[in-house]
Amino acid sequence: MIRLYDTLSRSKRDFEPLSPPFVGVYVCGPTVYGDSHLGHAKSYVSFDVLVRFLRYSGYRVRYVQNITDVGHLSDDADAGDDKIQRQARLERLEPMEIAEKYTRSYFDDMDRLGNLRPDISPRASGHIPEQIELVRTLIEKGHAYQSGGNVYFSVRSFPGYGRLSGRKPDELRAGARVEVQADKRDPLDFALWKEADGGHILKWRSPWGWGFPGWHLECSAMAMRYLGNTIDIHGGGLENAFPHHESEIAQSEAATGSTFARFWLHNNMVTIDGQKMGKSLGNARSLKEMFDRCDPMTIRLYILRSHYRSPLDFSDEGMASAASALARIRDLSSRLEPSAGGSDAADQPPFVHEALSAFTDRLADDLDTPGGVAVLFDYVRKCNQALEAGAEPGARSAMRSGLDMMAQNILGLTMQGTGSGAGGEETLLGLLAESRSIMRKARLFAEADRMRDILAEEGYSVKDLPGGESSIERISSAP
RNA sequence: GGCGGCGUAGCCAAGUGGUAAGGCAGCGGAUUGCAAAUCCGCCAUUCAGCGGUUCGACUCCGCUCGCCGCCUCCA
Repeated sequence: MIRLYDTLSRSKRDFEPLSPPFVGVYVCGPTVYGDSHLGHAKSYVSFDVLVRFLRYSGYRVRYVQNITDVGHLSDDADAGDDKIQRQARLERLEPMEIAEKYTRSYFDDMDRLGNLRPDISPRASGHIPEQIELVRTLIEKGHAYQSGGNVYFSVRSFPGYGRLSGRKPDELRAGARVEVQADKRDPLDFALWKEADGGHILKWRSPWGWGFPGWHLECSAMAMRYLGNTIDIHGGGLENAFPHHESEIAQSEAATGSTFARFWLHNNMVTIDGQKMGKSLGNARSLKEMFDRCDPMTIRLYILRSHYRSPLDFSDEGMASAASALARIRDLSSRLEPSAGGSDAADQPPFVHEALSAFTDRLADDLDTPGGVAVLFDYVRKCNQALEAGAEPGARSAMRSGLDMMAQNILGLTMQGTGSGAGGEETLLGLLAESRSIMRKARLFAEADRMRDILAEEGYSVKDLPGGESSIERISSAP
């Protein structure tokens, strides 16, 4: 039984889908106006492991993650520039070029982190009719009102508002900003549809004139379009619990009368050297920047070593530690490599099954990846022990599949390094390894060690294997 | 001010009523031409502090101190 912490009920609950074996997962995706950063990595790696684990557990998951390409305003929730449009002005491109450019950039980064692509990546701009329809329904049911070219959701008409984030409308009102859109009946009300003023390029025709959808609206419309009125799991970053998710619940449930999401999962935030990471603080590190200096899988393991609901602090020391840990897993993987023989259940050492079972127990407890990683390292030690003791091919093969299941299939850690990108590099490394081997056999140790030192400086690790052969691997991409 | 979270060894991090997982770093040993990798051993009488409940608490309750997030856009 999988247990997940649900923000709405503030407790871990047994997970049971509405219609087994199908599971609908909706995760708030990026607003595509810039390169992805570490915060995106933490969030989407976590939810990727959730989806992988659900599938491993036998569920048929439909994973929907939106791409916000319109409607996300830069200042107040209901005022200011559209983020895409602002970036378009800066880069002197069409807004849709910006959206396309950063959507591709996002997918590229997530691919390198080993995240599976969502099954559906719906664009807000591609679902305007659904959003308009939702607004009409809300107006009909008396939960929304038109004010000039704008349409607002009437927060007071939905009694449950504030439950998710633990806020009370009356207290919110006291702390509300001074400058409130003048045409709102209540300062708490949020925009469903905004009138497009003069400079607005991204706009559509609607019953209320030319305009564009409010930010919260897209998620409700697209989630319900692809997953039905009630979705099993809704995920997102903690900072979106209020007001984004709160508003999603209000507008969806007011429209359908059904529970919108049965489980709300929130991912905690990223800090850098103990400081909040934020675009406004200027310390947001883009993933592309980091990938220049480290293997994306190091970042993935770093993220997985802490729990998704805990804040995660990034530091150089932590990165070094994660890199060493990753190397330990990969070293085992390459030791296991030659044993691609057929596996026989009888040959399977008992610890393989034990580890797998302990591993899935940890993951089933609210996605305890740090616990799972601990089990994995226990397993790595046991495999190495067995290897030292001279494991039979059948046992090696069983160990290999255990490692693949935990590290690759569920945690999504790929075993091959990023190194061998350049075309002829592998051939050259093979040649060098052979040279070192010949030198050592001729007892030309000084020459052989000089080669090893130089290669080490260039970021390669040299290992001498039993039998006199050597192997050379790239450790870091740019020393 | 309101809401929420966290404080476990040098660093990272599980455990959440029965007597402290795992990783990194470090130290000693085996192995090696020397290394690397690997294996073995060592590395928190103690879980921010103080009270309370209990046969027993890191785990439950209360208080104190410290750190962080959200409450305006951000994953």
